[in-house]
Amino acid sequence: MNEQLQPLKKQSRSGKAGRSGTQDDIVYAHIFEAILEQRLAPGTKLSEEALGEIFGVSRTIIRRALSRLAHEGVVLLRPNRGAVVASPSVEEARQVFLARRLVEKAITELAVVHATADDLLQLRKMVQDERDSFSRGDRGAGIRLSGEFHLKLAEAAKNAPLISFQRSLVSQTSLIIAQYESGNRSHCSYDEHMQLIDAIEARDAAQAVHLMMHHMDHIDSKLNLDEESASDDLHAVFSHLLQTKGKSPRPAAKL
Amino acid sequence: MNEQLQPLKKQSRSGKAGRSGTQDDIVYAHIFEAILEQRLAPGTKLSEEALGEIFGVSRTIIRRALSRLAHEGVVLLRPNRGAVVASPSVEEARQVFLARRLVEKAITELAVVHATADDLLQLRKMVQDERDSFSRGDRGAGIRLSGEFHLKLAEAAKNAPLISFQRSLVSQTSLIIAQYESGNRSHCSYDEHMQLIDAIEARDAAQAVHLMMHHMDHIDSKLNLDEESASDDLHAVFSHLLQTKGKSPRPAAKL
DNA sequence: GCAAGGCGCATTGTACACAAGCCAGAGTGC
DNA sequence: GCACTCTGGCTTGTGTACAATGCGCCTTGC
Repeated sequence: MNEQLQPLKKQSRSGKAGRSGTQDDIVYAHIFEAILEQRLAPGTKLSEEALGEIFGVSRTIIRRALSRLAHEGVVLLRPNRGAVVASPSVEEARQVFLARRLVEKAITELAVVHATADDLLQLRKMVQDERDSFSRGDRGAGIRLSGEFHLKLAEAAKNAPLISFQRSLVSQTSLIIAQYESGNRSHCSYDEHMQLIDAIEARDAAQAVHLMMHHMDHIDSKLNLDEESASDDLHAVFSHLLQTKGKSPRPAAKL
Repeated sequence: MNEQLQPLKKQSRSGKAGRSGTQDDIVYAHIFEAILEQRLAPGTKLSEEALGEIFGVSRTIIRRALSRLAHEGVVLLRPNRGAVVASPSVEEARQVFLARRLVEKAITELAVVHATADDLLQLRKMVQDERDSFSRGDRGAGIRLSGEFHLKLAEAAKNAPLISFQRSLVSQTSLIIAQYESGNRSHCSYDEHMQLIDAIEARDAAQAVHLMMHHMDHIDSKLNLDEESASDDLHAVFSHLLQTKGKSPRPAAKL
């Protein structure tokens, strides 16, 4: 109960996923990271008071951070009933991926035109970081950095509305990956990211888009969206019991 | 100072642009509408306390509404310095329009596949309303309804992320139109909207997309994005003075 | 007369106290 | 024994007080 973070002033400046300095940015970043790293499972209730104690700030700050997370779709805000970590359904996941395809295609085309040398340099650096995370076996950081790569790519496209949309899509994608990714953890391969940068640097739009679409295919295929791992639709979960009554319930179904 | 609205409980349910019932929705809708109808000019300061008095609510509610408006890009939130009505630059306007083209294309293609009979019915009804507003000469309502048409179209496309992005884009577009539209006020012609619905109903994707792109061209061409009507770049504003010094300043330049 | 510095006011940022709304559990009636 | 109701506690929603920050005006020196 009494475990509380440090005074929390500018603790995460340039640390972890933190933005600049204000308190809600810090809270936002920490919660977001916890969700990505699955320390907060989908469906988990996010009590305002509890979070306030943990971070050593008042509910006002927490509330703003939650509102922001809700805007990006990684948290569900239910009026009068508090916030929970979003648990996107298969249908929602499909919609996010469809939207991402559209946006990534546009971003790639724009990046080929507008990316500066500095953009490309930063992109390469991010892929390095990503590779390092995976070799360290830090899955959460890997997912996050992979997302930040795509976000940085959007920035290279130099279109503010697309950047903000991409931010939301990447957040949701990360959550979906964390929730649905099947066993093999070799996702979002940094090789593909590197090739993509090469194509952009060569200003080869067709090739870049081709690579990006291929990349999206890979991400898609790594998820098992066909069979939901855990559903809140009781009928769906127990559908196998409805016909052959005799079957015994699964012994260790992790709900 | 003392002019205040009615108790404001559920006053705008089904009225004007109001959503369901909560207070911040009402405040949000009213401010948004005021911006669209240019009763609030770009750059106007939106004081929390003043708005609170006007709407008869505390700053808490106002703050949420402003935050939401800021998320949609029609209000600019400057830390420690309050909120102002956004005044998109020409460059920002171009970016919004570019993004909209991309999204409208995708939405149209999806709507051709997914629009239900009921969707089409509602769309037709909205075009009717739009036409009525214009014949009444209600410019603000016209812009708003025209935007709502495009938003409804996004809903017909059945993709949640795209809907939310479209909402933001439409809001910003409306603001841009209000700010930049040149004299002739025959914008966003409902004829084009009607034809678009026909093409969608006929499930003719190519034709629908063609019409939509044409529609976007029309909107673009009605704006004079080349010469900014009012700029905050002093060098740009007074560039004509920099060469021929003798010129006298304009007598009644409204800054 | 003009520029720089300091002070006071106004406005936003944060925390907290109170009100309102859900949810769970105990109790009761059928 | 089951279901329904009522109540108590807990969580969120809202208003408000206080702190901090930024801005404009005034003074003062040159």
